[in-house]
Amino acid sequence: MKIDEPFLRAYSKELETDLLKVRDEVHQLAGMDFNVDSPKQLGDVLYNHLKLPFEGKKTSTGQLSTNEDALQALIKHHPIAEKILDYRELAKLKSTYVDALPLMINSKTGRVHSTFRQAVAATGRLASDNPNLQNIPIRSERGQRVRKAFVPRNEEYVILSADYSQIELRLVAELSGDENLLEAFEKKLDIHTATASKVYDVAITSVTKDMRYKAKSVNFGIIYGQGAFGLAENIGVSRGEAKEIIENYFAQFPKIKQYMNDNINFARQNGYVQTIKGRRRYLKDINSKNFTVRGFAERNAINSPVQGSAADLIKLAMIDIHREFKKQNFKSRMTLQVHDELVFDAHKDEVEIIKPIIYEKMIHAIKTRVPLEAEIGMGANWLEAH
DNA sequence: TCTCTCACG
DNA sequence: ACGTACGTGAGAGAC
Repeated sequence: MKIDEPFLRAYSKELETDLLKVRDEVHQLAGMDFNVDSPKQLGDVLYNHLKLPFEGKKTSTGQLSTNEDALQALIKHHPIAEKILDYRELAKLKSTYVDALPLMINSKTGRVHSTFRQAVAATGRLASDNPNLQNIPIRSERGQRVRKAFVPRNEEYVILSADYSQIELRLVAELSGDENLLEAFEKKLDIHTATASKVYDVAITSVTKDMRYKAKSVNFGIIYGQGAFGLAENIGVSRGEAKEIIENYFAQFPKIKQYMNDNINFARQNGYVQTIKGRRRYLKDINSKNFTVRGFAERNAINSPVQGSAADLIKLAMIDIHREFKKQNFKSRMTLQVHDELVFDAHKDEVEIIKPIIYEKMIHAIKTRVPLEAEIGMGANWLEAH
């Protein structure tokens, strides 16, 4: 990937100024100087020096956590919490991306060359390292400015990005065969609204924002094998309400429940689960007598076939796209894969030719009953291509 | 080298 | 009473 180095160097200076200012404000509010980058020192300042109430969870080693959840809980008690969150965002962006990426530009090619590792992730996903280009910021406004630094090779090219829509949930529909979920995708409904309509037993048009928000969380949680405790935590409702939501969900989508149980039972019998293309993940703890250990294995039994099948799908699409690009001798290149997204350094003259090729190869990589969908965008950088 | 935290899907 | 949503990689601090 070509990186706009001057752009990042300028951004770094800006972040440096902001960082010094925010660090100073944190010290002022604490009434003492300390290393804000040290979770240990920070915990000491917050919970011993300032005596703020600790509501977070302790870390695995018993240290008082200062992570985002813990700091969020402190906002109502002390203005220092927001400042620290601000500091953390700036520090992360600067050290991990804005300062690090320019150092990794290859002097011969003028680009960064990530490695895509094929035999690391237990589910069959790819992993990217040195640098990791699968975790470039996008969610926050300051983070989006990092994405802008990912640019085409020259003026004759644009960045083209193609991503699958709701790929994991579509694969849950495919693998479970659940009629209600399949129907929602066949009708091209907004999937979270459709889920809310079923769970709350109201018309699609009567689904409120709150209902959709909660249904969205359930849809994500399902893929991970989440329980009532996790859902309650996530959407801020009682465990009773969360339990009810989940029960309604499974009543409406009975084959999803069945599919999840089938996977757990298959794992207990065979010691592994598998994806749509037969990739296995062995789960040695599936019959453990330890509740916690077994619970982890059971959630893996639910999640791995879904996450891994999505990985199978996009890999096959990548092979098909690469073959076609070779065959037609395109100048355009496939440069990144981010789990459900493919990024291209696309020649402007080829854009309209390769768009339908990419789309067709992506949605037809595997024959499925559920319709697959992909969205394609382009622009002068990776942010604009979304 | 481990721990904690946090960036992404 | 326990712990509680999956998969990664990387930077800074602590040891």
